[in-house]
Amino acid sequence: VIDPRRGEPAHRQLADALRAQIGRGELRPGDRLPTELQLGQAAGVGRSTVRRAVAALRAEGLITVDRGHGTRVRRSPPLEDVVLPPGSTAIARMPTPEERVDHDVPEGVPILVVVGPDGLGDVYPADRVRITRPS
Amino acid sequence: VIDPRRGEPAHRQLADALRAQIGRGELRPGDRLPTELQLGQAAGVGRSTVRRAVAALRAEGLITVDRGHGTRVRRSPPLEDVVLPPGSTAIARMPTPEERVDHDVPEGVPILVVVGPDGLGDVYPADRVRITRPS
DNA sequence: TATAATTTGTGCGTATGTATA
DNA sequence: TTATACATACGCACAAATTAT
Repeated sequence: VIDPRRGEPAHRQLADALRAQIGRGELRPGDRLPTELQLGQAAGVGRSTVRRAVAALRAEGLITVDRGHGTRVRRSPPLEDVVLPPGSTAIARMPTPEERVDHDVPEGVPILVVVGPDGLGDVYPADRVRITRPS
Repeated sequence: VIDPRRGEPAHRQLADALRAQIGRGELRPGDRLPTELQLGQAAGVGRSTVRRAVAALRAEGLITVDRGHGTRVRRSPPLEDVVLPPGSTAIARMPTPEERVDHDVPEGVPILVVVGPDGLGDVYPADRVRITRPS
């Protein structure tokens, strides 16, 4: 499954394989993924390598990870629309730990910061919100 | 410097300390950070712990990391403004490896995906672009 | 209620590869 | 060529949260 001399790192090859399974629907929303140990044994890699692959998919918003429970394919909820007011700007970045707890952002998920003309900013988790401009 | 029994994980305490140094101006844009080995020895933690802290700051856009060279405080370039067209939406997430190479996105940096009314999307690295709506 | 099993989170140490100077 | 510094990968141990017994 994983080819060590493929040029691509093992954790990316594993992430690609899992991403493809989700994309093809072999793993459907709500399905549980194998445990990190099982994934590692099946792919012939260590657990730290598995964890990097899992972290990538989590950051892309494809899966959710719950400590003590497991990993599941994210049920994609409809994103909430946040209108970008005239004269405002929006930037995206990873949150600080404080911002993560303040706005209930899952680990590895970016935030959207909407800054108004007055310089004040609102923070939104990027996995639940999209920025819109009405036509 | 790092208190193991503080509740907070060591890698987050280290990230907080570095973030504070940058925020206070003790580390200024363009300055090089100590090597991962030096940071670890100074803080009394292993290199894998240091790397997690460094990865967090990189994801927040505070530093740049160059393999074989070192780590520096990011010189904040003026963000390029991308106008959000009427009827368009913008979402943020982490890129897939393919998107990273296609759009030259540094490791750990989110992307902004602007989707027009026709459903076609443009991808921008979140560390170089901000979304704007003219007033 | 208490205990154990499961599963992810944190942290260490070590080795090796790769890009840069 | 050599040295430096980050990247990848492994294995191990223990902690913490959840679920099952």
